[in-house]
Amino acid sequence: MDVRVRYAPSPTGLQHIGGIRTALYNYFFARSQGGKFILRVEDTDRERYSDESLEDLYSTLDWLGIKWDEGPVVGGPCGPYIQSERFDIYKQYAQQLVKEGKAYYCYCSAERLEALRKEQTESKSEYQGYDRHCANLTDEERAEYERQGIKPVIRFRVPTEGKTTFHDILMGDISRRNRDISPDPIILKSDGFPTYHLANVIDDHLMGITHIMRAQEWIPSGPLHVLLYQAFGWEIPQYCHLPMVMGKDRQKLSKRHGSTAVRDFRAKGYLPEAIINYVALVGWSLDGSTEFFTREELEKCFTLSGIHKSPAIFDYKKLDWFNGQYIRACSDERLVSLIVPYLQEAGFVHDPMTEEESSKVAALVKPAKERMKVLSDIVPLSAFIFRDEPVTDKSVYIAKGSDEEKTVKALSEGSRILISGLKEGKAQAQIEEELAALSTALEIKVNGVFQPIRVAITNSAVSLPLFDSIELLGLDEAERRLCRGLSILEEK
RNA sequence: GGUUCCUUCGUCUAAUGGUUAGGACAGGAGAUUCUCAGUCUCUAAAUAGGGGUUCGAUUCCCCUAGGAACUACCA
Repeated sequence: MDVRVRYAPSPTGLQHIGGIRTALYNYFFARSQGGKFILRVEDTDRERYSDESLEDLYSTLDWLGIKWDEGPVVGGPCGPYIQSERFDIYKQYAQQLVKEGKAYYCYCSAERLEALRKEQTESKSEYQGYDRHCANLTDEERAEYERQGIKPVIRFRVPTEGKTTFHDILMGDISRRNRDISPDPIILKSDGFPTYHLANVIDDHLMGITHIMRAQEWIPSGPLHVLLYQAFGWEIPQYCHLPMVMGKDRQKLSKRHGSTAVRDFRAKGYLPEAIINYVALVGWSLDGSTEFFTREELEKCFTLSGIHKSPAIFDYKKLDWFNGQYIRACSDERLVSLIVPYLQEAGFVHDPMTEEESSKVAALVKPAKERMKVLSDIVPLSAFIFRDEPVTDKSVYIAKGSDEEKTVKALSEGSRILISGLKEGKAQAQIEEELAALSTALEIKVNGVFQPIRVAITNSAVSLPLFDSIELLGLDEAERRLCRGLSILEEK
């Protein structure tokens, strides 16, 4: 049987790490099995729905390079793939269950349910949930409610006896006594829209889904879904509940742990390949030692058996490390194209760049490459080239082990060696040697000479290497800044 | 509270009856270099606890403890 899996998010928020991990696992599993990956939009909650979320879904998957075989935009034989466009299907199936006595209309008000819930929690009653008030209404009672214009919901009759078991590929058999399943959950809301449980079961069946891979938070509703499949007389798909992604505090990963929206990671300058690589490894491993995977490799080697059972904490630091690795693996050309938007946003270069700017950026990439964890790091790293905010605090110029007097000498003499050396076209190594000799003469460390020079030129104690910086700045500008640095130091 | 699931270094994980319990990130130390990075080397760090089964348990079983998820006209 051909594998058919789906990612079925609800467009009620931005795509986050947890969601995208589920998408990735489904996608990789489908590809590795030569099956189909289907995207379905579960937009049955029209109160929380937003267009922005839907756009974010498409753009995020697109950015990650995840292509769906069937779904919105691309279509497919089981469409439509947006649940709000399948309104009538759900209604029809829900009514079928009512007709067969497997579901019933309920006219209870939100107020009554609220009061019921409150009473149950206050009395610490063991019994939680709906009291099946409308389970056995007579035709007369129903007619009366209808006359009052009350819009009913449809509730699914859950057996009170027996237990329901389903098999999970990872977890094994999971069973629950039927009396512990939420009593008679709503499957069709009063606005005519289905709830998740109904729509999900119907669509998974109609779309021929063979494996349901979703987060472990769905385990508790597994038995209910099985009951629904049985009520319809449908074959139950295979279940594979994925471990949750947690924050540092071991709670479900959420905004308070930092950025979780993929869009935010993208904006900060994380590369899609780093996100894919790291996220794939949160809850899955191939062999415990391979750590670099391209999307294409994962499409081949992903296995269900490599998925871990226990929840995993999302480690931002390790993501940073992966991102740094991928940045360093970028070609200079690609890195330039990735960096330019950040420079433009900072107002450092024009859009489009002038010729001078683009040659500067091309030169910038080399020394900056190994200093970046995220693309946005390029802004502080390159600010000295495009802006000039001199350091006026003298102590910044003075290296450890040196003092003000020696620093003044180092800067004035060092500048002379440097500038004349460069003008004469001396080799970098030669100039370095002369600067080192100066430091020996002054009885300070080599950095005692380099530091004031670098601070004067790059306006920072932490910067790109000196000779790269001068090249980026131009010799004239470098000379100007050196003079100014000296005058700052000599000021009383 | 009830139900269900989970438990190897701080973190992600490997090892499914026999290993000095391996790798990676983070941490520490060192080397390199003009700072910062990067790179390289070294280092510390774990089988939650208690019972079984077995010649032998990280691995199988039970109990305890801890954690998580769910318990909506949200998904």
